[in-house]
Amino acid sequence: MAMLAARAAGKGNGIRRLFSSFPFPSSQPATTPPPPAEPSTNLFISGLNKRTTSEGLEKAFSEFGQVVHARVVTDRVSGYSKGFGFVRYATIEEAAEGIKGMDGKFLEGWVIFAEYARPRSLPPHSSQAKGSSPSGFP
DNA sequence: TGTGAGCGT
Repeated sequence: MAMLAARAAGKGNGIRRLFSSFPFPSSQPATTPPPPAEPSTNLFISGLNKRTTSEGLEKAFSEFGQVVHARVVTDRVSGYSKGFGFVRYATIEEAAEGIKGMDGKFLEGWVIFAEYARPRSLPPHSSQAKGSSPSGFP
């Protein structure tokens, strides 16, 4: 339980920024922009308990809005949870309430972090919905 | 055992 304090102090993606000010010559041109992700109805939930399931996610986040879909990412071959998941609300307002209501809170005994999910893939400039799957997953 | 800092089948 001592790790919970370190997690709470880090607060998501703030830990890796501690190394961005390292006194190095002029190697890294200050790359790695810190995009907090643009607001959307899709949320990225991290810090989940390995035993937390998709319905557990949906049940917890449904208290702050209408959850359209919730999923805990699991390994395809092992079936074990990867410790994070995604929750999609009906509206962006509900997504914001979900973040404010669940970010840094406990779920299944673990402190979780809720933030806006990044787009899964960049818009490929133009897409021909034809032939093979546009999702890239057969 | 899936104790990790993670953006998906």
